[in-house]
Amino acid sequence: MLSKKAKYAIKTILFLQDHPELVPISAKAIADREHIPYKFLENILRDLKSHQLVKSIRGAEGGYALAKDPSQISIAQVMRAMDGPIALIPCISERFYESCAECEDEETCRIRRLFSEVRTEMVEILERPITTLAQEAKK
Amino acid sequence: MLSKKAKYAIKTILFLQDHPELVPISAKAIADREHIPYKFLENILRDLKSHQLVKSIRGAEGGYALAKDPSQISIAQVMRAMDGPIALIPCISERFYESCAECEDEETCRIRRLFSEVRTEMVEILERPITTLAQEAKK
DNA sequence: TATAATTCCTATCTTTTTTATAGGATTAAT
DNA sequence: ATTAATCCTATAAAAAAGATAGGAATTATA
Ligand code: FES
Ligand code: FES
Repeated sequence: MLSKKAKYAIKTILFLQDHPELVPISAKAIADREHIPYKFLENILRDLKSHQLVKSIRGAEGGYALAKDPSQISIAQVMRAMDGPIALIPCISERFYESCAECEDEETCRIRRLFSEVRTEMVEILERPITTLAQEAKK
Repeated sequence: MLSKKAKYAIKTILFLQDHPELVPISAKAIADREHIPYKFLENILRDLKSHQLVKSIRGAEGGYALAKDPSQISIAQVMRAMDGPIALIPCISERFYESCAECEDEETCRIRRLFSEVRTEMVEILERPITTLAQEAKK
């Protein structure tokens, strides 16, 4: 299951997408509107920033904005930044690969291919730009 | 990510599938061969049994065997028995539905449909009978 | 230039989940 | 009887998730 952190992060990204104003949005404003614990959100925003998903403006009247065009941002990117791999087992992850401690050999592993297929399908959907979500929701 | 418990459970199920002998297989034998902590495996087997995935024979020379034909068992069933929902968010789970505390309204939720689609694809693959895994592995 | 609003940083705490173990009661084959 | 096993309840240990605390640094603006 998605962590709360990831879900908060997604809501934050979508909130910023909805407010492409000239002025940046403060963490406080996001926390209030999306009901996210303020200090927790600060941590999330720092992670989002370090992953180049949001940018920040410091000081009074400062805040956050998307770091790139929404057409270049996907839910998968946010999930990876917060929770790590999309894949359900580490040995098939593209970006977070680790060998499976429990399995003797990847080549002969009985479940590896199955989970690889699962990952491929998940990524295909989750990599869609967030700009496609509005349409999705209206279907 | 898949929990160790679920992974151990899958290995157990596949091990039992490979040993359709007349005699049941003891937890000790499985633990030794699959390198699963014995007492942890006992718990797992109890869960697998309560979900009708394995059956047991008590007493000396007792042990475990699959509760049904392998063609009727899927990785999805094992995952659900161990870790709960396949879905990444609770509001789209068929068997473990819960409303999302963080979302105001399911109908207007921007990510619900996307994750629903993800779930559908995951389930389609993970529901395949374990008898198809051997072929998978040889591809 | 003082103030207020804000990001930034490090650290800690609390709760929940995961992983694993302990000890013994019960069952059944030999 | 003995032994090898399942079965059951409980607990412990470790890790992860979720949340909070306190304050330093930055910047607009009054
Ligand atoms: S699941 Fe990764 S090698 Fe088997
Ligand atoms: S994700 Fe479940 S209602 Fe929004």
